[in-house]
Amino acid sequence: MAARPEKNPSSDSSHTGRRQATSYDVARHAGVSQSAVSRCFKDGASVSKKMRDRVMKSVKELGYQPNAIARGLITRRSNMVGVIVSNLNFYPEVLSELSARFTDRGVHVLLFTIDHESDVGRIIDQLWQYQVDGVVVAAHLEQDQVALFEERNVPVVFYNRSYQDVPVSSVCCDQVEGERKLVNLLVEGQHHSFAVIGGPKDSVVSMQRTQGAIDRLHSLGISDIVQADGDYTYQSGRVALQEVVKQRGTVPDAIICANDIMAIGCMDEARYHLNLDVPGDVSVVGFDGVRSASWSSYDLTTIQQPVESMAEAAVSMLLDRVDNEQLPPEKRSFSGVLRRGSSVRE
Amino acid sequence: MAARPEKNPSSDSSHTGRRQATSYDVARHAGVSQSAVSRCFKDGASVSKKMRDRVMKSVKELGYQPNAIARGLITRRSNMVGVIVSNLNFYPEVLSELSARFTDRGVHVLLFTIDHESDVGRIIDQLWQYQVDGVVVAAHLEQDQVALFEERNVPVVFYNRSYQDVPVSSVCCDQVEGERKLVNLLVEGQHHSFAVIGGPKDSVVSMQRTQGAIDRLHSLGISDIVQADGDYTYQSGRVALQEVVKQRGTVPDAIICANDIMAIGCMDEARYHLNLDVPGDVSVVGFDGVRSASWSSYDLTTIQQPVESMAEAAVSMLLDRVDNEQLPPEKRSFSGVLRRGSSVRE
DNA sequence: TTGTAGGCGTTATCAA
DNA sequence: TTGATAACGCCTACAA
Repeated sequence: MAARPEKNPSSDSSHTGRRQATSYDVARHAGVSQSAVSRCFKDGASVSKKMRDRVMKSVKELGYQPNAIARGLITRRSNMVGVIVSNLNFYPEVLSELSARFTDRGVHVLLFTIDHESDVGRIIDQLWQYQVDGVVVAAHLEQDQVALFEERNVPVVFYNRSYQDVPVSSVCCDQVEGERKLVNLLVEGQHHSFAVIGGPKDSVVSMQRTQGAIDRLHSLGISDIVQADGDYTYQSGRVALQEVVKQRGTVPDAIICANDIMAIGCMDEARYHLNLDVPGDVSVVGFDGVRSASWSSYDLTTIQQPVESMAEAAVSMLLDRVDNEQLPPEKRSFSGVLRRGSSVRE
Repeated sequence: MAARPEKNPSSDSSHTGRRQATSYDVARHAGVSQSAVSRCFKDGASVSKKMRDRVMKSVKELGYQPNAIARGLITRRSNMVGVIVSNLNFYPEVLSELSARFTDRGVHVLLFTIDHESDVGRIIDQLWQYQVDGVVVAAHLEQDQVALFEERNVPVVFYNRSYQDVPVSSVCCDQVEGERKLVNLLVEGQHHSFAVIGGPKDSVVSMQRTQGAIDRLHSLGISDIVQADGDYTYQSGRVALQEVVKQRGTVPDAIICANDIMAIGCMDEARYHLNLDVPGDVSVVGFDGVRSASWSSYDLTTIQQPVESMAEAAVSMLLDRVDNEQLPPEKRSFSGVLRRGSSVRE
């Protein structure tokens, strides 16, 4: 507790620096009313030049800055949005992009990271308490949790998670189309036997990717497919490849991984443990287009997600809905770009 | 604007769901005073079991949650801390760790990412406005910017940035000691000619690392050293190696990089462009211990920063200073762990 | 143990 | 254009 026995409007004008200057301090210092000070910080307010100059002079001298918390209390706008990220490690770029774009628009990001998809409930409670204006979610939520946003009337945009039958806004990369491109490339390259390595069981994105690949393979008349699952990590990619080899006895022509990191794990496992040549003996493709996928050691063929476009879409969709609560939910889907590396035999 | 013509305490008790329930709503619903409701949410307050049960029943029914913003206004504790990260891409783990630990303690993270180290000034202004209780900075600040925290009386802890002569709290990895370990290992392994590749010019950490390495080399009587600089990126590591080769005409025995990502770039450049064997023709070491450094393709010898310990230290140091403003600045330094990979000839 | 009343720093309303 | 004054939702003496 800072010792501050005096009541607010009675403290001396010397502004000890201990406490932040308030609009009252400025008003007294400038010899005007407090509301005049307030108006000077609202653009579009009617205030004479003379008044403004006078106030701003005091503002400078006292180092005054409006208290955004107090402002939010009455305007019912905190200018903060929540960003929920499930596993930071996989997608730093996304967070970086979102943060930068929100900041550009004067909106601040309250960050929530979750390791265990379970404790989402607690997080959501906290969001209400902090009166965020909206939320971007890049994590899996149960349907009833999604409903909470609707109930509370808090705009929400899902990033790379789509809820098929729930009317909620989202921005996604077209996973199915991406897998089609990859499969097409592989089949044109005379690959005949396939392994598909999925991500975590509860990941809808992973499911869409693996199913997209399998569907496309089937539609091209290919049925020599084995499946294994990882959890999006490097290590799990390696293990999954072992699993594949155990299942089918031999190595398939091509391995389709639900993300780049597992694909990288597969390449390393193939090369350094199974002594195989990539792409000579086996081709590998991933999904995402992360930085390391383009490193020379891997030069992975993958689908590059248009992160900038997606982040921009998420931010503008959310803020539009903050400004206008009537806007209906909208789903936007972006095409990924096929990046042809040397991890596929052509 | 939601149509809400009535004054606060007069609205009907049906709680339309449009607006969040306030403590007044709960009080009216439970037939008690507003302060009674407030007390039920302050642990250690004197409130009878009967009262608590009664209030909590209404709380449940109305879905009430205290407004943290309003609370912060009067307690002068926002329970938010600012986290300033210079370049997210390089250290997602750190942010993840910090976020998780703050959340565990009921503190929320207001995230600020900066691409251009320049616009730090604006960021800092925003911090004041949002009344953060403290700040963790993992970015470079000018000395006068550091002083602002002192002025405003906002506790701050620097993460992996140390200011030699400024009395400010920080938690660091011991860069110099780490480089000593690396150099010792290399010299014991009969390496005689060296290249040192630094990071961005304005990075104090990079400077400490490169200078630490060079000092140790000198003290071991080695003077065959060339220097080049990158910017911590993969590509810059590759370019820097080219630069080194151009400078000295041949490839040195060992390359010491200021971080892992540049080291990885060097390895790829050496192997796939210069057709050299690593570690046969040239050894490479990095610093940080990022995930990709341990991938089989690289298996980089490096110094692993104890991220968990450092994050924990930063969080507890900061919150201690939030609770007790009198605590003097403190600098904590952690030793990194030598991770011996196969990127060094032994 | 409970209720009353004042204040946190701001914006919004309405006279002057 | 300006200045009182009343919210915003909560916490906290202080009195009952």
